[in-house]
Amino acid sequence: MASTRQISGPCQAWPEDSAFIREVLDRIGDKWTVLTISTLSAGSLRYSDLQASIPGISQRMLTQTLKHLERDGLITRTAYAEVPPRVEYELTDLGRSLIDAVMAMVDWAATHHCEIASNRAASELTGVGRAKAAVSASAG
Amino acid sequence: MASTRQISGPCQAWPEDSAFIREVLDRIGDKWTVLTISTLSAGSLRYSDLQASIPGISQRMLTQTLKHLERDGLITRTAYAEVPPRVEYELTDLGRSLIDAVMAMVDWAATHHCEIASNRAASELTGVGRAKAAVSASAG
DNA sequence: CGGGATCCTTCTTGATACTG
DNA sequence: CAGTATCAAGAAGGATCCCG
Repeated sequence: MASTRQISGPCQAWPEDSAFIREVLDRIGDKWTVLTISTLSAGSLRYSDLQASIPGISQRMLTQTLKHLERDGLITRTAYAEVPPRVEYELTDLGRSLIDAVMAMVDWAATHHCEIASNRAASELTGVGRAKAAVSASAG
Repeated sequence: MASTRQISGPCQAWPEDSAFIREVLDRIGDKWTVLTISTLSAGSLRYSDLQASIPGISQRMLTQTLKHLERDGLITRTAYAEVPPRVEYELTDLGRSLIDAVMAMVDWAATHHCEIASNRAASELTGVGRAKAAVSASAG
């Protein structure tokens, strides 16, 4: 089962390989998509459960993220027309397949975030990659 | 030498697991970081080579991305004080280790971008994940 | 050639208020 | 409970000018 879609169309080749990298990055690179997916990896959740599980997200962003994910077929939305309205969100097979790739990234972050942190701290001292920090405050 | 750094500090546990996910996403989630890294995966390149290899990037963004990557220790910058100024950028071991994780994502994108595209197209017809109004023309 | 500084426009995001 | 609609602030990105 799962992705029984047969790739029979002309959709396998890309003119520019950088094109679909940007494509996927635009999808999962926004602030809340990855967190939403990883939160839903445990199982289906309701709107309010998601909002509680992702501290700091606003209902606007949650709704938007959910819609985008649903539109792309990464999650399903099930609304129960009960007296207390209830809507449940769940990952599709496609969505679950993304977890794998995301976890590789998460794993990398878990392994190397210390190095990055210390590298950045060292750069502050040597002034290596300093963009324009400590310059002033009248930039904008 | 490489990454002979021994993880001996207290930097392995995180208060919130969502914290460092956002951390790494903020790092590689911006528009050009991943493309820059993947471009540099072939070997060291000069500033102008990078700009040519990443169509659409401005010198502002290239410089900024390069600085951030250097600051985090993912790339190295080598300036040659020659008559025609030349600067070469190269991935560090840390940077190369990221390629692996990135490739998992790229691989996922390559495998499923067709599904996503058709799912999105189908949603347009049924009006599933429609954000706001029939924008139709400016959806992407 | 490489890049710093600045201006300006667009996109993103969060807060708020209202609806079903 | 589960959204929708609108507004304002801020960040991101691009274009341009200038310098070493």
